[in-house]
Amino acid sequence: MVTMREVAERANVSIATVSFVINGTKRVAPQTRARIEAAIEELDYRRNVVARALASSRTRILALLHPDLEIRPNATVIQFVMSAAHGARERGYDLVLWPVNDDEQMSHLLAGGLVDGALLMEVQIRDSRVDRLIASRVPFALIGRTEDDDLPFVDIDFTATIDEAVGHLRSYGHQHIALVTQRTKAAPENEPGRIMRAESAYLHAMAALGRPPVVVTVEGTSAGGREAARTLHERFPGTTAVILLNEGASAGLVKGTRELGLTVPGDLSVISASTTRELGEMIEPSLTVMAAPAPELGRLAADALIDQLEGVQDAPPHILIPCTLVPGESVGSPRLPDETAKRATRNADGR
Amino acid sequence: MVTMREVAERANVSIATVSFVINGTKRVAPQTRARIEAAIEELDYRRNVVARALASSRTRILALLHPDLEIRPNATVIQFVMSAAHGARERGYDLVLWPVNDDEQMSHLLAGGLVDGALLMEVQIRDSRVDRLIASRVPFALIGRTEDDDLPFVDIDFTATIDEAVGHLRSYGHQHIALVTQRTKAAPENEPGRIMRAESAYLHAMAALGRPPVVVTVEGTSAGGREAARTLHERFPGTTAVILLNEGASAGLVKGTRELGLTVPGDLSVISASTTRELGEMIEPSLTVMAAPAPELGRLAADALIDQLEGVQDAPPHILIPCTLVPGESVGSPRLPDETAKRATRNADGR
DNA sequence: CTGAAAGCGCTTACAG
DNA sequence: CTGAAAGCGCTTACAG
Repeated sequence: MVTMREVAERANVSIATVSFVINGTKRVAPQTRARIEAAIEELDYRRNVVARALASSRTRILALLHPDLEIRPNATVIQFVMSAAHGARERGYDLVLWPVNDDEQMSHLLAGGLVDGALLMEVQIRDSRVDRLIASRVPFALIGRTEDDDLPFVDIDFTATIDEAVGHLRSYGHQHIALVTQRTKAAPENEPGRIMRAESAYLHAMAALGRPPVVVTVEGTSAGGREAARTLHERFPGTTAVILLNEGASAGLVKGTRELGLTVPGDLSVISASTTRELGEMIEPSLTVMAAPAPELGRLAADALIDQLEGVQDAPPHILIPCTLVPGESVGSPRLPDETAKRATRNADGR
Repeated sequence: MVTMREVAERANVSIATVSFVINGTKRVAPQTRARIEAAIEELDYRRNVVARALASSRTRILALLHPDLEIRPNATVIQFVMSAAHGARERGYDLVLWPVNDDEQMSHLLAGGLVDGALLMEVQIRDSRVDRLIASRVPFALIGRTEDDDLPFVDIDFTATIDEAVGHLRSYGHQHIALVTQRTKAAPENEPGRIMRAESAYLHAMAALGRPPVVVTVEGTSAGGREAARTLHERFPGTTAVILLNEGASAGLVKGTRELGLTVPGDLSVISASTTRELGEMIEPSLTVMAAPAPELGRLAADALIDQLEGVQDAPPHILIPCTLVPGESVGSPRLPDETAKRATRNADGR
């Protein structure tokens, strides 16, 4: 391995001068600089990242902390991870993936001095990991928000997203709109913030509409989606449209609805919020989705953290971006009441 | 930040002895050890990972090198990434995600001394990144294989997987089985090895069956899947079953087939090989899949690399695991020829 | 504009 | 069983 000392010897300068050239930290005479650059070139020298980190007490490594994704990876999350990694690299940082589930383990990792900053995913309304992060004094940015809106975060604007979804359905004439959310194993106050925020936006919208809200909570799986379809059909038969905040249950909801002998969007219009365009295309009929701004948010999260590390920033960043409506074939006008009745009669006739 | 020196002072020993206790590298008298452990506890000391790395010239960081996944993440890949990260952590290593596309950039990263070893994904039959890796002298393991089977690798056993898929279809009576693969922008010799290997296994199987092979190559998207459906219908109308080696096109193939007025599995049986169970459940009808052993392989890849780093191993690991058949509803018996004819007549009648 | 030297916080032969 | 000391390869005041 070529060291800075060897470069210095070949260029007849001190290692300090070599360091100044490499980092651009000090003015160096043109001829000297040229000699050094030549030596670097000839020896194919690369600076040792670890030594630099120790000497400068900055590692240029960022940690991406996330709960265990091994079981049910979802497309939105991976888009986020990848774009954050890209964003970091472009600014000269590397992103380490740290799957941590318990706080204890997290504190150990942060205390090791390996990372300059951390990005936290799947933030809960009350999140003990955030307390650990603050205690560790490692700079961080959240993907999502806790109760405390003052911490640096980037997040999906769920209020605007749900409002747009409701507006889209209303423009087709829907009044009876249900919300399907995702069940988590966490206590209510430890739920991901997105569920709470989306639900409250939905409740507001229904209040404005003067209709009773219908919220169904199921697992984020195909089976969960089917369960939601049955629940809606049996317990809330007047429902004409559904907004999903449950990526994993989207396909199951459509399948389940059709298994009940109903059609999408004939009997039930469906919008899946905070997911990917690709998911919409995979399903039959193509799902109308609100595409999550995961690629943008990943980059912005990396930028927000790095700005903080480099002191480029004044106030803690609070970035909100809504999802984008991508129309598919799963939204249509609701049946008129008499039409529904006629259809029911036909069904009763055995056809 | 608490340093080892402070621990040593508090315990009245040298920093060397503290180091021995922390790393278990040398025998230390019980009382001395107890004093040191107490001091560590009281001061809440954590060893500085960067200093350790510089002194020991080992960073315990592993790089996961992958091409740009930002655009089209797929479920199998993310399962792999996550399980590799977990496997590494359990053995005291951290996995860094490095999205690199050009070789030049990769060489720079490897030369920095930040990583002890590398895992390379999406390996091509001839892969210049592998040459770079060898030149950099950084230990590595491949996910996939090049032409050269002697390098350390873990991979899906595509031969066994395709054989099992063909066998499954034959047990239903299928003889006219097509293969749908994925188009890449790479030159043929730079294609991912999986395509070549799956294709050759398929060709062997068809030769054994005494049937002409039909291979259709499309993009790994919904649109690609539709294109495959049309191509099969127009150019190879005798086809009764398809094996997909194209995760992203699976849903589109089924949708496209139904748009042509055909049914799955009535007119066409479908198996999607090397994907996830979840994908199968999302589609209607549920797809019969060959589930990729991504979680196992991720762990095994991490283990193989770490064994190498720690000298635990004799020969370079060559690990092959086949996919697992997960029956869905997309495979059935082919229509008998006369049945097909009758149906065609019915269709011609306008019904 | 350039250099000598201290220091980052550890590990690891080497001595005793 | 324990310690003094060199060294890992850089960065960074401090002098000149």
